[in-house]
Amino acid sequence: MQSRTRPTRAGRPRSAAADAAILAATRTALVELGWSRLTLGDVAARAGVAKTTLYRRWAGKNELVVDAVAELFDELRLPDRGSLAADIEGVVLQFAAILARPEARSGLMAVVAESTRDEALRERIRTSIVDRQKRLVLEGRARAQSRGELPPEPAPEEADRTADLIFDMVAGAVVHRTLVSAEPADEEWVRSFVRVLVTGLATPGPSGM
Amino acid sequence: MQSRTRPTRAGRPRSAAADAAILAATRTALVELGWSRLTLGDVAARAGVAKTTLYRRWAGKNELVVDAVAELFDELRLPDRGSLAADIEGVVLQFAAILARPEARSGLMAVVAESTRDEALRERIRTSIVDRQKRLVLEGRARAQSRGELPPEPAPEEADRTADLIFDMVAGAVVHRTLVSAEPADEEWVRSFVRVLVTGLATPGPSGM
Amino acid sequence: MQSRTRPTRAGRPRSAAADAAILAATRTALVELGWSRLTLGDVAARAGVAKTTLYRRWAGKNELVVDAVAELFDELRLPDRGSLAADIEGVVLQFAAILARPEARSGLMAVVAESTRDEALRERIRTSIVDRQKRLVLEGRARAQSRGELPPEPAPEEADRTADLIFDMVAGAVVHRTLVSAEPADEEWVRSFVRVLVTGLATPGPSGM
Amino acid sequence: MQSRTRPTRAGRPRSAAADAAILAATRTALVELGWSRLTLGDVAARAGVAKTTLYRRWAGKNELVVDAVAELFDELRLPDRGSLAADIEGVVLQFAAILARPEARSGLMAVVAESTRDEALRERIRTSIVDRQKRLVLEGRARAQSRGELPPEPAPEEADRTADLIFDMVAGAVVHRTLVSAEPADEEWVRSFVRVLVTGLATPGPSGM
DNA sequence: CCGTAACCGAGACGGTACGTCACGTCTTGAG
DNA sequence: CTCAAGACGTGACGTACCGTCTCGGTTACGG
Repeated sequence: MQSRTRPTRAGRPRSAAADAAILAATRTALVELGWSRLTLGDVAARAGVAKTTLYRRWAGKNELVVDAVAELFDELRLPDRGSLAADIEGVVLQFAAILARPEARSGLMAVVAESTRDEALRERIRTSIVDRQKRLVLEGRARAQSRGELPPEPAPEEADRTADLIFDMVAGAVVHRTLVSAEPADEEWVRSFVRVLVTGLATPGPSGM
Repeated sequence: MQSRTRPTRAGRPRSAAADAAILAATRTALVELGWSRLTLGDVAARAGVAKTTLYRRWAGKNELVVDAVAELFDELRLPDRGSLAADIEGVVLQFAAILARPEARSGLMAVVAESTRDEALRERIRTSIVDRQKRLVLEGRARAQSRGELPPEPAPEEADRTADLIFDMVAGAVVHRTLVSAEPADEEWVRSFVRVLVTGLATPGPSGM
Repeated sequence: MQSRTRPTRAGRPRSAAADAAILAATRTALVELGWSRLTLGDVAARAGVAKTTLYRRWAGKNELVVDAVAELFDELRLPDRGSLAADIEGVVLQFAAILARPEARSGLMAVVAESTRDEALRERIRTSIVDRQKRLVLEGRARAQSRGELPPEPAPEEADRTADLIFDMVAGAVVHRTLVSAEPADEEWVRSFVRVLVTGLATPGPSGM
Repeated sequence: MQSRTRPTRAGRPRSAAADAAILAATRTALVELGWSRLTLGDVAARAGVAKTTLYRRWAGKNELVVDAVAELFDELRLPDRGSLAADIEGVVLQFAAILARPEARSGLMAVVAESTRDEALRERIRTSIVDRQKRLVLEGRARAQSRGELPPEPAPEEADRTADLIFDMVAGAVVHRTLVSAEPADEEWVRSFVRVLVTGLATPGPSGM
């Protein structure tokens, strides 16, 4: 007996190896060519696959690159370094390291740019990248609360809003520093950033404003 | 007497009106088509200009769109609302309003994406957009210092680093909220953002973490 | 006892119904789409058959269409109308009627065109179509000789050459009129044609040259 | 002042050399590949021309091949050999020689096949090939009449119909012999054919039926 | 009456060519 | 020397069929 959702569809099944080969080829091509010079024909050739096979699985360049890039962010982990500030520093450094890789730099902003005119793509980015990494904020907050560094949540919905805010502040700052200002998010910068994030602009510190 | 760089070159002079028409047509086309569907042939047609005229002035789509988008951010002003937090809120709301316009959304991220592989483009973005708006951070800090909300700078180079950090944090958060998370940066969100920015995560507040 | 070439092969025998369905579907598709838009995938779908089934039986589009078209010409009969001229008129009108059907028009010239570069296909056309219809010339000549309208053959090989010549003249004229000049081979035309064929150009007649 | 029909159209004019190169490349490709394997991309490459240039001038393969093949038939001439039969023999041998060339064999039947479903193509064939060669029939008839071999025309419209008939009979027989029966239209065959055409089936002769 | 070999449908596969689009350059005639 | 117009070579697009293959499953002989 077969599952209702996959009732042993007739015909030759899709090659599982092809998917992996295509996504890997996409990342390699992003490194070598960047977004705008990347062509699906070239990706197919690199993956040893026909162009039609690629189009059977993805609607176009945008969708393919979202999937290829999303995998890069799944390796992010929240280390336990003993304090909220140190934990954030740890994860931000990992994030910065990923954004230093050319396949992420080229691909990420491009699909975000495309998503401004494509609701389905926006949703795909949200599902595959954004929402998936929000776990890091939730984890970090829970850990800080258990340490007594942060108060418990006043209300569930408020907690969600705040988590989203923190995510936008952390991810936004790193992305902007790395891709728009085009300066490295190195250890020194990360330390300064986390100090401001945790204690605020108005709090005097070693390098406070 | 003529400048050495433009010694009254012989032949018909370039039309001054053409430049303005082309940039305006570029923004209109960005609104209607977005970055990826915008073509230089179409821009030329909208501007009532030949393609050759356009290529005589800009090297390509990237450069043209940087110029067309950069003008949008020149209207940003830092209002004097009586406190650091209120001043930031004011300018962030203006920034969010610009990022809500389709010509900015489509164009900005796209040229940033392209700039990851093009040093000259990166420099052009920095010059035309990033550095030009950092004035807002410097202005706001000076005003807050004169009010006594912030301490004076310890050292000039440190001051520069901090200004850059604040710029990345503010611009990054708004851009990420607007374009990546794809949620509106409305008054409520801006208020929450500025509270965290000014007082820090760890400081309890009406909706602190 | 079984033939050596088909020794009751083991396994499931081929479906006899499939062949008929495929040939019928081919003719239907020729009517609707013409030669160049006809695809084997479409024929298979119309016949309710898998593409592999079709390829098991025919090497390709050319062979399939030759078989589908050849059947159309098997309905030709030589009527006995009392004179050589009248007999020819009768069979030519039948031939013209077949060439007026779209499945014949589209298919016949196309396979002839293909056959100019494919010896096997040329042979298949000769066997399935050309040689099979030459019987009409032989029958007509024999009947005319028995009536005394034509002299008996001087020599067998000469007789063959002449039969071939007549076949090319009759079939060629009707095909050219119908498909190249693209004018109907109606009764009036057929009457004029047969008069010239039987009596020659130089013989004066009601509408002689 | 410019002609009304070609008022010195603005912009770069079309290359006259390209047309000739494309038609020549088409014939070469027909010889090497035949109709079905001929691709417009290949023709463009052979002609040293971009595919788009080709599509700017012809709607597709059919139109291109009609033009390429039509030129082949323009070299036909009606020799004056002293009698109607000899004149016809002369021109038929030339026609047979052209149909022996692979570029004519492959191309001619294919476009006729396509024309069965395309009125515009049918018209193009008629204009470029059929009507253009009917001149040979008119010329031959006039010459035979001036020699007294044929009577003068009874009526103009009747004369047209007869000329069409003769054209279909001559061209049809040669085409059918050459391409369908796939036998050479050599001198012996041509002599037999012209005898039957001029004197008719029923007239006894050295190899009459 | 059971195994097995060839059949069947479905559909994914690597290819090839399609006809279109935009690119950035070049070639006109006019100003 | 610039301008509008538009043809040019180039290269990628996304689609359509090709003919092959791989599945799970069926059918009828022959042991």
